[in-house]
Amino acid sequence: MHYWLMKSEPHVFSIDDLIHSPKKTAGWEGVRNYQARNMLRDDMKKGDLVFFYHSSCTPPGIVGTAEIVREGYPDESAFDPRSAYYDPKSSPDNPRWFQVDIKFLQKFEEPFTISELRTHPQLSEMIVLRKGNRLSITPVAKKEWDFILKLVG
DNA sequence: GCCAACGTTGGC
DNA sequence: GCCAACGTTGGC
Repeated sequence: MHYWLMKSEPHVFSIDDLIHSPKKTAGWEGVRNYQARNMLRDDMKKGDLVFFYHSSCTPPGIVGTAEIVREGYPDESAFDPRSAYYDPKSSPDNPRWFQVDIKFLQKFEEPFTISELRTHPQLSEMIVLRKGNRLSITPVAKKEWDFILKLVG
């Protein structure tokens, strides 16, 4: 069992969008970064738990949790010329980009903001807090996961 | 809107 | 394979 943090800009796909998706489940499509792709394809397993993070908004922060319900499979948005995520170098025969499906678990009553995350020494190693971090998917340590959930109550 | 950080691209 | 230029991310 592993833990993850996944960033999304809420105007593109928010935790409320996830809640309103069929079966509260959605494909995490559109990742176009190799490091994140490798995690989607190789490391994220069914049953792994996810912090859903809103970025590029006010305030940025963790807004809830979700669960991996389908492991890595080709991201079909890369095959669609009409998609904003289209990548002609990816094909069904040789897919370059992958996605997982996540299912909504809970929404926090209040976002756990990045500024609050930074106030806790127990969370100072979180990758998402590192200066210059731009990865949209990052692993979370179990003790970080437990600590945050305990604070959320 | 700014800008630091970092990934990608492409000429050589 | 180097590296400058460029594009993107994302907090502030």
